Amino acid sequence: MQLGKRKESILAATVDMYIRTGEPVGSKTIEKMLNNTVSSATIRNDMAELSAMGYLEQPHTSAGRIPTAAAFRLYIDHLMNRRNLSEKVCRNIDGLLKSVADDPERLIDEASQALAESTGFAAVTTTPSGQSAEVKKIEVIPISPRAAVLFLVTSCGLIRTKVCRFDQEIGSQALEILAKVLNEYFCGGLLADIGLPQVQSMVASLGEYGLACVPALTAFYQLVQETAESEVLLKGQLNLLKHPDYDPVRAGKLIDFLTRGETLADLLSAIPKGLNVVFGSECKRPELDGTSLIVSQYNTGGRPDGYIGIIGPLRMDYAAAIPLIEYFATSIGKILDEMMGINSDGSEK
Amino acid sequence: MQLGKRKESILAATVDMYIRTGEPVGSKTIEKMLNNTVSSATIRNDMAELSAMGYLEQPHTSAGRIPTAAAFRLYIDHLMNRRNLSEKVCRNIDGLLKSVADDPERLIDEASQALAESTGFAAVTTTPSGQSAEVKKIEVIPISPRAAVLFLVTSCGLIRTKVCRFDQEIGSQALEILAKVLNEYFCGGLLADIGLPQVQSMVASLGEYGLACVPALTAFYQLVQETAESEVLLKGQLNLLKHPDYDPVRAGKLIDFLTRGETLADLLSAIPKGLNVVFGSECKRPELDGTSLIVSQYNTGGRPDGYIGIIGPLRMDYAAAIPLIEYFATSIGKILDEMMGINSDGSEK
DNA sequence: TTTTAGCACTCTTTAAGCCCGAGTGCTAAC
DNA sequence: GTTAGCACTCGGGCTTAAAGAGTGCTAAAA
Repeated sequence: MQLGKRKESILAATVDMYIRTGEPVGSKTIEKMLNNTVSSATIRNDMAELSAMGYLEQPHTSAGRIPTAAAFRLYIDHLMNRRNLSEKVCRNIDGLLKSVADDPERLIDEASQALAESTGFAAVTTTPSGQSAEVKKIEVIPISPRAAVLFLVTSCGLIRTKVCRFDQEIGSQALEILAKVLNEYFCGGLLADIGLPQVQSMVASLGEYGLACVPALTAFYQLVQETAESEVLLKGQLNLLKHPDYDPVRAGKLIDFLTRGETLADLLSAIPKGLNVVFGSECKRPELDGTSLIVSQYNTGGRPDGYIGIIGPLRMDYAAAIPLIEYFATSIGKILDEMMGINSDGSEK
Repeated sequence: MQLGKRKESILAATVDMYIRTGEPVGSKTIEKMLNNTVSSATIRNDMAELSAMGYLEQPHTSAGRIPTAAAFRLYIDHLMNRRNLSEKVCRNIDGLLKSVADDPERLIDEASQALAESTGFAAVTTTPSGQSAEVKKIEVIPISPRAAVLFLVTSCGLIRTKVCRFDQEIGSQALEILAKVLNEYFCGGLLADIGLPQVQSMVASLGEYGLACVPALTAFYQLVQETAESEVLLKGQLNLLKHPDYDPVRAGKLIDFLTRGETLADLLSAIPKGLNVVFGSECKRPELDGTSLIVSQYNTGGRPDGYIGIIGPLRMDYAAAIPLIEYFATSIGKILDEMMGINSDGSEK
């Protein structure tokens, strides 16, 4: 569907202005934006056609026009001028991310926070999925006669611990054997490959200590599950409240919806690789109507892993936000890869 | 300052009703609440006097009356009827807390969440201060030729880890010695007693490994600091938005204020032991005007430790909330004590 | 055929005016 | 000291009027 040069500039100008002000845009405003190269009457005619084509709509007869979701889509895909990040911004981001480059979870956390702050919207991220990570090291550390801590490190640098209590006193010898056997069986293997049957089979391998170690094996299995689960992180929800596009009630409903992590996770999992803009109106969720999700996957080891993006009203500054998110996504990917490199062979870069 | 029986019941009824509806209360309403034992005219006279005494105020001439902060103070201290917790509620709380009784941080986290949910306000808590905790166990676990994880367990069951990177490859022997020496020096001692000088002096004690271990010692010191710091936790901020007493702008400002953890920590630190109700108007913070803080310290080992409480508008159901918070505080104290007991000698209860 | 100027028309927003009701304070009687 | 009665006050809600912004259409110009 071709629009013609002039209609395109009119549509682009309309979207630009609407993004800036949030109010219906009239023909006179556009006339000024195009430096009076065409008269408002011509623009009115074109706008009428754009309305008929489904790109613009009027809240009421005597108001200006508002871009539809279709207009935003076209704007994002073809019409807008991406504003590339300034040197300074890039350096700030690099500095921030480098400073937390030893803990994958903190990395994501800080990136999320920074994204929320710099865009003024809510940021959504997921931690690297443990699925593709390998078990790097398991330790069992006694902390009292009847309790021990299980300790797990993955190839991507994730460190997790879990307390495990025993029914009766357990000797340090049993725990040593347990650690040894667990490492022998699972080290170097994928986290995702550790299932209940594998763990259960350990009881036999532990010989005389098998029965006493059952609580530890249960805890180990739970720990693996917890570690493999990728977590959804939401930051800056409160920013949404400050936005004039959301009245408090809608913002509240939206935040409620986002806070239920599973639903958000579902939403993300349906998103293809690379950078995507998803409009709420395209999902079936009524709470998401009028909101938009700009999200990109970050890669680790050349494969798509987690997500990072922002959630806000349809009317966001896409031209600035999209390059920003892309930069975050590639930076995170790079840093995670470096971390994995360091962790696996100790060589820097 | 004596009020007399009747004025007291009138004031109590006014506060009760205002808490329930949030609207100015008129003399006829009070008449009904007192079962027509006195006429509305008499009540009007008394209310006029209560206004003169500073307990009630009128938004405008032709409206009912609203209790002042002084009235709330009197209500909380003398007038209200505490509503004790039902058996069922107690059991629910006990069940919830027991289920997370192996991790002090999760315990506080869950308690906070539950308190926020059941009151419908924001809950504020602080984790047990590591200050009074002892070092229970230190481990150093190599995870790559150039990196290791420091692992710290305290007497109150807190488990913390920190990654430490070395400039050059470090042998497992050096790490073993490091762990041994750290344990010898610090195990059983108070976390609060570990200062920079103590850690620095370790370089000498490590002999030939001293220099290589400097990054680990730095990380250890940081880890101790992080562990000793008691953290402020805020849950259910969004509940405040839903409350009709807060317009969105004020709620936003309040939440912003609360989210800056330090200021909240300052506020808490000025609170005496036991249960307290602090009115925002009593602090100098303009953001807190019209809000109230019900908070109690919980004890561990017989001494006041952290805080748990709720933040909401002046108009809260104190009669229900106060017993609830007290119950949470004593339960948390008990469970933390038990945890410390289990962790130190392995005996249950 | 396309663009532009002009104008009547539509529809929201804002302000002003008005009435209604809730609640008070006062007075006089009990 | 308590109560009934009544005039008075003041905010909330409703209606009406005016102002303003923007459109769509028509007819003329390019």
